[in-house]
Amino acid sequence: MTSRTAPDPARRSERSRAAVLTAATELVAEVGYGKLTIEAIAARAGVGKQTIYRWWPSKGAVVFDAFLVAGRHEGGLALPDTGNLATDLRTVLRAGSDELADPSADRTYRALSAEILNDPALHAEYRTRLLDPLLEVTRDRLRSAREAGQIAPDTDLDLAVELVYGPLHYRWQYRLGPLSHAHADRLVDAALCALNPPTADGGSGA
Amino acid sequence: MTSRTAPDPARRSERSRAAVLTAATELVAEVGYGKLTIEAIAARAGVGKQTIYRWWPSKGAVVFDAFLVAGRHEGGLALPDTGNLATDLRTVLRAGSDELADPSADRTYRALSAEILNDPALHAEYRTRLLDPLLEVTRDRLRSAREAGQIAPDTDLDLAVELVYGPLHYRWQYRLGPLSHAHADRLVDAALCALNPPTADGGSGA
DNA sequence: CGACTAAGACGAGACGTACCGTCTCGCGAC
DNA sequence: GTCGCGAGACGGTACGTCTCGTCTTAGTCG
Repeated sequence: MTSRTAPDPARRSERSRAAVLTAATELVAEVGYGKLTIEAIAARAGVGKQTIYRWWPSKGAVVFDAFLVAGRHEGGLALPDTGNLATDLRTVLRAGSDELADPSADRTYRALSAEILNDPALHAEYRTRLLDPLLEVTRDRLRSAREAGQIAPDTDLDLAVELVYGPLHYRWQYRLGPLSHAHADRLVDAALCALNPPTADGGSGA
Repeated sequence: MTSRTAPDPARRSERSRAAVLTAATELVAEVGYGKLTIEAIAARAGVGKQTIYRWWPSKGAVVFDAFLVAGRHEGGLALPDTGNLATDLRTVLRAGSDELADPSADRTYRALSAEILNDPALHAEYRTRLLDPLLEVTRDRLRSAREAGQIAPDTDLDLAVELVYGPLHYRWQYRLGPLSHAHADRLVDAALCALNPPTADGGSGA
């Protein structure tokens, strides 16, 4: 009795699934997440409401799935490794800034962030499918930099990822200022400065 | 025609205002923000629904007002200034960690954060009444530290506050780990390391 | 200075609307 | 034959607006 006569995924209609996610993507762009309703998604997709309730636990879950399908955010997730940590982190934070600076993506991220804040199940899904993989590859990259002596040998990688992503996320969430490449670069410089070994013999040229 | 025959604030009933905020505080603690309804607030407060709709634009605005009244978050906002920046920042981040670690406060913050993410008006009110004052006094403290030579003379104060608060906020929002005093201290150390002048003559003992 | 009057905020709740989540149908595919 | 499907009816809940009659207050006049 996991959840009231669980449906059989093998018999799930791929046609319906795709139609729902497409409709959700279109509608969230047209009316915004707040005014998005399950009934409107079902009507647009030409699907019974029960079909949505059968396969998704919440409106947030539908939109999150649609978000994953729309962009190819899942899967091929990897940080560049040119050997220069500063260069690689700049690449990542610049790309992140660009994505968050796009008004359409910005709205979607805010809606999903809001849901994730209050919905533990959605938070868990976000962690396992997006955030944790991102943090993992970031830690991997920092670990190789640590072994290369580019950052302090006793660096705490969990703390490091907070230092790298936290400030940008903070600036974005509260709209403290524009998200520019120049700003991203300065955040990287600051983070690396905090992670550098105190006796730096080879400084990363500014 | 600012907003359909604007009501006269001079004739506003203080009794009703207080009753609404009290009821909102109690109910958000009892049933949570998500299940909180305007009708329930009105009933608990012994107030007509119209009275709430007359003075507040949204459920989020009511809860935000109640939040401001409940705690004394407004007004006496100041950072300590012992002369030692590290000590003062540790005090602030430790206090922040403690507050966010409290389950009840945590729920309220998450609910308000979610609303602020999607409601521009509420975001503006949060900025002017809470966040901007906090960032302002933080910049003040950093400025005096800069003049005292404790951080680099060319420090960008806007960037600095992002470095100070961003990582903790990130860790909290995505539940990346427990919010302890030890963690707060390490964040302060990292931020100060990033802000220190490259040629430090007097290091702040770790 | 005190009483009258008009304005408007108040408590209460009815009202139509929207959407919720569940359910009940045949229908068709496996 | 089973079960997911489209369609939509259904009761429930909360929305935001509105309409009462009451009560408080500001402004005016005696």
